[in-house]
Amino acid sequence: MSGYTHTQSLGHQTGLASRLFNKLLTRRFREAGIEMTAEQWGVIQVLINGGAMSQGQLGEMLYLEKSTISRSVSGLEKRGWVAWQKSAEDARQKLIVLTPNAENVARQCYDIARGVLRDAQAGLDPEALTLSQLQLADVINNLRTLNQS
Amino acid sequence: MSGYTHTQSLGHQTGLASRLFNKLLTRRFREAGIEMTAEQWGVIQVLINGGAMSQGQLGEMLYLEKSTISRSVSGLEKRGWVAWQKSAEDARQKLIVLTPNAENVARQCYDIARGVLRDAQAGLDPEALTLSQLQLADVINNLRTLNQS
DNA sequence: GCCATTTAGTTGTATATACAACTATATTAA
DNA sequence: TTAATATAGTTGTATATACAACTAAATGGC
Repeated sequence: MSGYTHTQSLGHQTGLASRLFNKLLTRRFREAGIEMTAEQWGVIQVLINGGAMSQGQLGEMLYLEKSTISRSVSGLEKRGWVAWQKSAEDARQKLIVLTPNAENVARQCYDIARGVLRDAQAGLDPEALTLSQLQLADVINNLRTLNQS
Repeated sequence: MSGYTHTQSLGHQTGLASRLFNKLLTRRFREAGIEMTAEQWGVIQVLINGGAMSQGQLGEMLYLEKSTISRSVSGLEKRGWVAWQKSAEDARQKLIVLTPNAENVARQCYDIARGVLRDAQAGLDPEALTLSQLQLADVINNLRTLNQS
């Protein structure tokens, strides 16, 4: 029954790191007077970089189920950060657009997020870190394939 | 507004990897006829390695809130994998013990979990991977400290 | 042009998670 | 010894997530 312990497993490590990242980011947003979760920031970031898009596209970018996106977008709309826009070509699609309010606050969020990343990586060798992220990207690729088949 | 994109951010990478790990593991459990989630397996593993312990200790090991542990343990109890045992020294504590049923199924789970890890890491250089996990451990350490202060 | 199939999104249900407020027990201080 | 405080766990509430079943709209075969 030995060979690895749960604390050494990559599955456990990524889960823990993810929770800690999200917790810290959400807290720093709150401290800055921004009531936004780390996950919501993820959605907003995709919209900033990719422009208005449908919920389906959003799901592809974030690799999240359509039902998850549906509820997430509802929450963002309720908070006034996104709005729905009818699609001209396809009446089923809902285009998600950022509100001016979100675009304003995003500048602050961006800085806070960069700060969290900086602090999380403090004291680490940048080269080793880059290599690690490449490894992680490979693992993600493997897992994506495995989850599909 | 550039410098990183969300897909390159370690926060996003760890979150995605974690979800993919859990999804695959849960699916393989299900395919083996074991109705157990990846997170439940995490709890059971801690109990296998550390023996019976209180919910508080369980939370420390997994770095989870006591309320999260409370509900998680309830679910495990409902499925017949753990039982509560009164603590002799402290009437507030609930000692969590694995059932024989859980101990039996754990052997299978262990193999399945190792398989997921193996498949996820397929094609990667073991040395680079080890280095990556050390980096990740450092990041986790940083984040733990930051989340406490 | 109609019917079958596919696609976009929603809703029901379940687990995982955090935070805050609560209860019950233990510990500490006066 | 009692009153104040700390600790262990539960419950309420909210978000995040997945899967399955559903609705509505588009597309394709005939």
